[in-house]
Amino acid sequence: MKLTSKGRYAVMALADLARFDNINPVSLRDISLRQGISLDYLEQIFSKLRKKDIVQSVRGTQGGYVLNKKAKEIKLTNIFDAVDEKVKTVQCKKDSKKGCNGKSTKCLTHNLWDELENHINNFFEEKSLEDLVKDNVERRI
Amino acid sequence: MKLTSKGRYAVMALADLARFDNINPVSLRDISLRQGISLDYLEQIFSKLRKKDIVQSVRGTQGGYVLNKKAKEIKLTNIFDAVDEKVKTVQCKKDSKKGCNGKSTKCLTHNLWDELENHINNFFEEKSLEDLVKDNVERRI
DNA sequence: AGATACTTGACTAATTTAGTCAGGTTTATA
DNA sequence: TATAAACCTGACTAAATTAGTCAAGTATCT
Repeated sequence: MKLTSKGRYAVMALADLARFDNINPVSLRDISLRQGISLDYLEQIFSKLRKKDIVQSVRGTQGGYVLNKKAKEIKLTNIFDAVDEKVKTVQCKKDSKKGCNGKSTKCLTHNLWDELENHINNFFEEKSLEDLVKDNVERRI
Repeated sequence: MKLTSKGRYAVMALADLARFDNINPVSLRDISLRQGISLDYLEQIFSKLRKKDIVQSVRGTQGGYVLNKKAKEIKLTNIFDAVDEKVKTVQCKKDSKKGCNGKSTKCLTHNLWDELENHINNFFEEKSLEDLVKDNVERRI
């Protein structure tokens, strides 16, 4: 069970953005350099973040990206959702007649996986970008 | 972020084993049929489980596998550990001089991933095979 | 005008997963 | 003691996913 780079990068980039976001937009180039993420890959990620209204883009020289909401209001769930990072614990197919379909015929462990999924998602729903930035300021890193 | 089949199957198979484990060993063939997991794959999995003393094998006709501990004492952590299902949230390499090494130079989000990893592992450490079987008996599935 | 920066979509190499396959060995029982 | 059931092992592979790269734009500030 592992987190993919896309989700991890999205959070890293946004944490970076939240930290350096004052009045001026932050360019992907800067984030790329600071976080060591390929610029091309960042562009893919930010395109998705923009479509979900998590960030706003500013074009032209001195352009870049700005958070579209307060850091407090951006939860990890929102970020992962935007870049299609999903928590998947079951394979059981709905509407399958035989085997586990999650309804009438549940596999022995179905409830377990559901619980696990909820457990993880709860974590994502509670954590906000603000928590991340705060955490770092406190530690003075 | 998803759970791999190997880990899922290991838990499914052991839950099945715990349920049908009375005096007689349970054959992989039976588990294979009941759980819809390929016999060959099950053999790989049980070989690992045996090496970690989670199950014991009984050879010969009417042979099979038996739990080596009480269901209560077998936690999900033990199972996942046996089949190399690991929770990986970071990529940060120890001893890397530049970038995040988890010590002196921590990436902005390092603590977050550590927390996430702990959060998930806690779940695995708390759940035992017994919980699974109980859960199913109660629901009469 | 020109530089900077965003935007989009197609493509691909590497890795991982989820098995299969083949060829054993061991042991209870008839 | 023959035989079948069951375990045991290691090598191999096809498919899927990931983690990007690459190319060719478009928009806008100065």
